[in-house]
Amino acid sequence: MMFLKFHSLDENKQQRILNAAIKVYVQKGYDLASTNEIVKEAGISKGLLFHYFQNKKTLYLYVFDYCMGLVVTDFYEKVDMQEPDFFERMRHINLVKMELLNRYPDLFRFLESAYLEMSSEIRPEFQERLKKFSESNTDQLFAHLDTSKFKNGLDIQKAIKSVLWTFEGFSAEVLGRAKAMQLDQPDYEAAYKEADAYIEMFKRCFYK
Amino acid sequence: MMFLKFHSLDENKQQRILNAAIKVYVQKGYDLASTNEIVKEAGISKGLLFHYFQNKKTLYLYVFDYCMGLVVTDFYEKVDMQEPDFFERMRHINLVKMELLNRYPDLFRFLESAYLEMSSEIRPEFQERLKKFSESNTDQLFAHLDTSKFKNGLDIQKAIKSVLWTFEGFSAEVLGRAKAMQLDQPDYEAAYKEADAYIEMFKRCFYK
Amino acid sequence: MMFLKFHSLDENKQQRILNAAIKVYVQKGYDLASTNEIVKEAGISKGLLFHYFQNKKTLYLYVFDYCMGLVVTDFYEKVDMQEPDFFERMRHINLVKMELLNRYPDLFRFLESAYLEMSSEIRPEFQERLKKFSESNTDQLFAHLDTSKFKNGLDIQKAIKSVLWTFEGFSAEVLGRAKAMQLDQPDYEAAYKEADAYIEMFKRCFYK
Amino acid sequence: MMFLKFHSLDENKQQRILNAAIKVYVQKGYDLASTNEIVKEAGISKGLLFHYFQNKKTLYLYVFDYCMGLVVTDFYEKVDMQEPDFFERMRHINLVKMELLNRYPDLFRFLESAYLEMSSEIRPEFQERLKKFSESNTDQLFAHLDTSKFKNGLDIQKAIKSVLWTFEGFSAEVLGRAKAMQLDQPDYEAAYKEADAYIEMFKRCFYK
DNA sequence: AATGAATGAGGCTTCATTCAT
DNA sequence: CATGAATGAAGCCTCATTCAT
Repeated sequence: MMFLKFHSLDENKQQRILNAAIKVYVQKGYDLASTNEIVKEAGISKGLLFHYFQNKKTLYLYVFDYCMGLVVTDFYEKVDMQEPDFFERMRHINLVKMELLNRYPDLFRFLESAYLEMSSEIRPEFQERLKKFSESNTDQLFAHLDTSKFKNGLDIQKAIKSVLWTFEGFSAEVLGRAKAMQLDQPDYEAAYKEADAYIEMFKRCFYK
Repeated sequence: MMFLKFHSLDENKQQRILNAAIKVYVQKGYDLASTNEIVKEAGISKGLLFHYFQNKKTLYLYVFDYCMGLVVTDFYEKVDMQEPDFFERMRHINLVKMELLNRYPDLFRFLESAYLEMSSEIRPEFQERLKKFSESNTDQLFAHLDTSKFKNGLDIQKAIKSVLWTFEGFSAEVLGRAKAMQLDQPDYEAAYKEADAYIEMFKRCFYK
Repeated sequence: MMFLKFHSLDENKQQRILNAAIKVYVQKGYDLASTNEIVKEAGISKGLLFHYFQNKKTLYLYVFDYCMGLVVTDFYEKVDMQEPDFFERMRHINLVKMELLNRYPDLFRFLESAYLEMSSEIRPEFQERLKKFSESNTDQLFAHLDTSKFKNGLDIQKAIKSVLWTFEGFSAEVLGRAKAMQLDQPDYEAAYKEADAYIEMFKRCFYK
Repeated sequence: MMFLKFHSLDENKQQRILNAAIKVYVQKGYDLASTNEIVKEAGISKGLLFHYFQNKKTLYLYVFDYCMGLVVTDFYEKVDMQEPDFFERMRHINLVKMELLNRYPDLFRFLESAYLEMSSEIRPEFQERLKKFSESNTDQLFAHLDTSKFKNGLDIQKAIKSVLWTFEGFSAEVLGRAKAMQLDQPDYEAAYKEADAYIEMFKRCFYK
């Protein structure tokens, strides 16, 4: 479609451009990320960037799709969708997440920052992509569960949401603590253990 | 201190300026919010804005403090800090929140957007304010609870955090649904009832 | 004429305004001196300044005339115009200068800075004043000299000019040295002695 | 280093930009010289100026170095440093100066105005350059002189300084007279002759 | 007389984007 | 393909000056 030109480019240079864009977007956010800085970081000329990408927005969205693609592919490959027990699956998802965070720290950082991106220039087009993704996400990720173990009369949708939101909050807390301690990355090992404690708690409380 | 000039201004005009700033900041986020747009919206000259506020950052922080001040004052006035039962207190907090959301929809929207503000220009000074606030917030809001009703052996800190994160997530969901349905405001009545269902669930599961 | 309003003002306040203006003009130079800073320093309102002085330029020129007036009056009062010997008169002038520098350090600093003022807004009107003054200055200051002691055939105008320029250069050197050593004021005592050495040299060389 | 971009530019356009900057800086001084005026004069866009020069200050300093470079190179190439007689060397220096003034009238005007530049934004970085230059200047220019011809017991440092200050003053006088007569340039021929008369006077008085 | 709110032009600088080479 | 010179709108902010009170 639109990015044929870019894809037919020397793979090495493709990477340089993508990494440069990721780095700068993560550091500055969409608005303050200047194409100047990106091309300098990538070691290419100003003109070339706009030869491959119509404009700044297109580049951002492309980078987003690229990161999402990589991460999601890996993610779904690794998550065991056969596991019928919700908490076991949750535990597994946490594990895979940690692995991916370790493996693609930059991509994740970018996706994370993209998720918080406020720029009104990017938001509309962006929200769409996120919604489409997160729908399939939650639905697929937690389909075909064995709900029989939950306490009788419990609203299982609500219970699951609580757990998911708890882990969202917990992730933010972990990242926040790491930032507060000036660490480049959180201690994922420890985080995983703490996450497990939450799982055990929920299991004890939500299951019969 | 510094804002005497502004405070001694015609109350009507103060409001016009604050509302204009809130509106533009919410719409665009800090970086993209242009002072040009703010003054146009407020119907004042460029110079006047900087007569009252040293610079864009100062204005933002002032608006934040203003909103926070109003909301927080009202909030703590209304929350019953004597209630020893965690879930009753939570329920009460939810109620008060809904009332405030109804009363100050714009201020809340601003505070919410401020909470997500990534701009590196604003973050440092901002984080400080947030930390100071959120410390007193969570600490005071949930001090002197009767923890004896929780299941034995439960990590009460974790339990409370789960509940808080759940309501954070739930709030976001409610706002998101409203936005998706193009409503100007969520149906707070309904939301309050749904929140209550979450509380009942947690009560049943976390209490003895 | 124009400054009647100002002159009929409480003497104390007049001084406050003048001193404030002098201070700020010396610190910043004409262009960067902001009327804001001046009124703050003087403790008066913005409007009042422009009530008394049409505009910034008028104020500057008024301050200049004020300083020049004070200094010049004192200067001519003290210089002994009867002394017929050029070098004795020169020596005396140096002495009086030092006294005045000690007495009116701020006024002098202002006059000095005014002399170097480049601002194209001020220059034209200013140059005029300077020329008018320096003509009468040099002429009057060195009228009625006993020129018979100079070496025969010497161009006395040139000789005198050399001496004057030498002392101009020497003054600049003294000020420069003081600034380089971070002193607030030069050591006028020492400077006077060194100036005397120059006089002796010239006397020996230019006189018969 | 930093100005490669500018140097690799069409020589013609380089000149247009430099001349425009020189012209405006001379006319207005640093602070009042507006980049707007410079680009209009140079016939380029606002953006381009900042494409080549980080900011206004950098441009000024570049222009200064450019002028200084040109003038100084030419100057030292032409001054005969072998001449052991102080006054002969002085005479030669005057001659070379006049030639340069004729050849680079604008550059000189700029350097002269730069020397008086008071702007606190420019001064610090600037003083450094001047000191470095003037040290080598006076020292080198008057090294290896035959001092045996001076009158016995004369403080030769003082004598030389007098002569230098005299010529500083004389230069200012010449420029001032030209400006007063609305000439674009002084009559250098006449000035050179008058300078010679000063030299003869000093020679007669300071030498044995 | 005195205040200080209000103005708006103008200052420097950044930046996405285009285009001739 | 690739470059980087060139553009000009837009951003934040300052400042002398005016004017209603």
